[in-house]
Amino acid sequence: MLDDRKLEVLRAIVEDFVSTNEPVGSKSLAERHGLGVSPATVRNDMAALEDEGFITHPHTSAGRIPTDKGYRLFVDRLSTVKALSSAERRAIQSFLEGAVDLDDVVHRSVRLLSQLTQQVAVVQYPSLSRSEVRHLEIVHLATNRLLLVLITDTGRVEQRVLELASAVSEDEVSQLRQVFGPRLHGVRLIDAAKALQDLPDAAPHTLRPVLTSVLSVVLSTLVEKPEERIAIGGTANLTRHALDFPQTLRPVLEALEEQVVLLKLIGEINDPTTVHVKIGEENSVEGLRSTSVVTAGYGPSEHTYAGLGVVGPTRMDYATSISSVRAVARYVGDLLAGA
Amino acid sequence: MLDDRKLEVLRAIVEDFVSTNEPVGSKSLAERHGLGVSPATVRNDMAALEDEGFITHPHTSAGRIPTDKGYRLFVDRLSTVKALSSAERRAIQSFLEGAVDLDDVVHRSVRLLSQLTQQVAVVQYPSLSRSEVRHLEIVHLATNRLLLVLITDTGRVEQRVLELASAVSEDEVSQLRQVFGPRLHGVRLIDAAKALQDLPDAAPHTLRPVLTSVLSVVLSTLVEKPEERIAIGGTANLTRHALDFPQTLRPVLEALEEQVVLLKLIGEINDPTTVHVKIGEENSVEGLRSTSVVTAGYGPSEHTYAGLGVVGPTRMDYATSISSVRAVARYVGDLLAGA
DNA sequence: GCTGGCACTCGACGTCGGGGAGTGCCAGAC
DNA sequence: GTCTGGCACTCCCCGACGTCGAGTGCCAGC
Repeated sequence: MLDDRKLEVLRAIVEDFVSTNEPVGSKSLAERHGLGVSPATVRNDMAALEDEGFITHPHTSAGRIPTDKGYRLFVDRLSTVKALSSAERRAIQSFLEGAVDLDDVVHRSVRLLSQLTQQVAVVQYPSLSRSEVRHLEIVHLATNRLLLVLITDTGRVEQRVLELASAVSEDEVSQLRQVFGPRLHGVRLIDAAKALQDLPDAAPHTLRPVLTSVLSVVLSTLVEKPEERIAIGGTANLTRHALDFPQTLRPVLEALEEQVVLLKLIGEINDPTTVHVKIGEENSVEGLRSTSVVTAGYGPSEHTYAGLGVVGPTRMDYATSISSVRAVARYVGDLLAGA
Repeated sequence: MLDDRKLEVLRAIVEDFVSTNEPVGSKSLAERHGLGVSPATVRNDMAALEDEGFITHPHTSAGRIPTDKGYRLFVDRLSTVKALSSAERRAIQSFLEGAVDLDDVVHRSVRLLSQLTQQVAVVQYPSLSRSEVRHLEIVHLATNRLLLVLITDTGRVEQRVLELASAVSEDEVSQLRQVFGPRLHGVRLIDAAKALQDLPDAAPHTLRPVLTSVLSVVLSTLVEKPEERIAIGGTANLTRHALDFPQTLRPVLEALEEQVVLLKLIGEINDPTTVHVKIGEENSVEGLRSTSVVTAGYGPSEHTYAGLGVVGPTRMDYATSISSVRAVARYVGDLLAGA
């Protein structure tokens, strides 16, 4: 049904259309790519490809453009993954290594990704629940006021102020530290509830009230409802492809401003070790039906920290996007794991 | 030269143009606003206003539109500041009060501002250097590795990992805490260098090496080169006014992605107690020459924490923008001061 | 100083027709 | 059976053209 030449024709159509943004006709296609057959033959192949739903044409006498299904086939079987040049690798590495803290790492990654791909870049902060506790600091702000500062191995810092019903002494606070510290150190937040469950019983009676307060804050705001954060950049790149979007890029920008939507987007990764591509209508997010999303998880393959990716028109350079996302994910993961 | 009626005509032109986005002609203007004079008279006034450079027309037989200079006059002398309804006030307050931490406050403010004004909102995090130290925590990560966590009164948390040349004991770390703690507590970061200058001499000899390392990190990365942060939102609103921008909104989006540019924008506030308006060409930032920027400082009037504002087309509803920026600045300032 | 009248300007919009890129199909060649 | 050249057809693009109308500038008169 789809012999090699037809696939080759599809690839040529995708490549030409991606680079020129114009429907591609049989003649120019036969000329530019050394297919060795006449335009008429190409036309026959095109008709077959159209029957199968891989390409379409805007109107009767226009050239062909790929459909979402066509891009899907291209990505799955036809696209050659472009290896990054060693110069690019070095650039990525040195650019990321200059970061001073987690915020900096994330922002640099966003910038890097958007520049490499010329698309909108999205980077999720390391997920709290999947991070390990490096330190829980309890600061005695005032007699009945504590500040909890949680620091994870990936560099995230979360803090909560806690008002107590009764006063607490400096001595009790340091007891608290000693009770929490050893139990939490190196524990992933997702497992924290288990690690802490016998705490109230094990602690001295006098400490009970304040301990349960602290415990409930830790569990409720840090473990159960961890605040997932996300950074985005390169939205100006959308204007570069303005003509690719139906009428305006409003719905796209709106979707990108919704943290929830972005998290959903990035959260839909099932196999964290590979790069995922969602094309056009495959996207579950309404406003992004005219875009493609390339995502990957970063961090150790057993338990990735979070995800990152790029968003652009379906007519994007998939090879570059995929390899850039993969490379940045790898470097960021290594960087944070080593920190 | 510019009598009352001419000013009234200018106001009418600005208001009509802002709401309809169409050049306004003498006839419709004379009708809609009860000026009590004929279109011909209005035309004469218009000609005068044009001579003075307050309005212009795109081509010979089109209506008039305000120039930057016209908007300036409008903002300075003709615009009536619209007081917010008490419902709006309550909405602002309750929306901001739900915030759990500083990040949340800032993000909610951005969202609020962009929704109130239908423009792009920009909110700077409380400036580090102008904040007071609430707590400096020194965490003993490993024998030769310390984590410094600085917490300010406005809720900002900064952290730095510090590799030491030699090992340091848990005991020495707690000595360090006792040396730094009292000297920094309540001190503004901008004054920190002075507060710490005699530290090396006052401390015990054994502590010297590690103390100077910690000191240099505190001074260099936290005091001298504080990382200013900024949040932005509502960029989708730009598409709402897409036709207001010369060709594309690319330069605008690009400018808004540059942290440095935004900081410059917000940093140009000289009198922190009032709302500032920069109109079109008045903007020092290249890409924002087609926009107006409304900014204000927030926090106590003696030493504001930072700035916030909105960016939109010069054809914006200045009354709403100004009152919204003012209101949000006030509430955010109060909220952080009370925290 | 205001007003009505009037000629003029010029963009917006719709129509029309030629040019051209591209298609589908068919008959013939390999 | 597959490829190819030829041919009629389709339909968008684009520039030319004409009409329409909102708006202007100017002037004479009140």
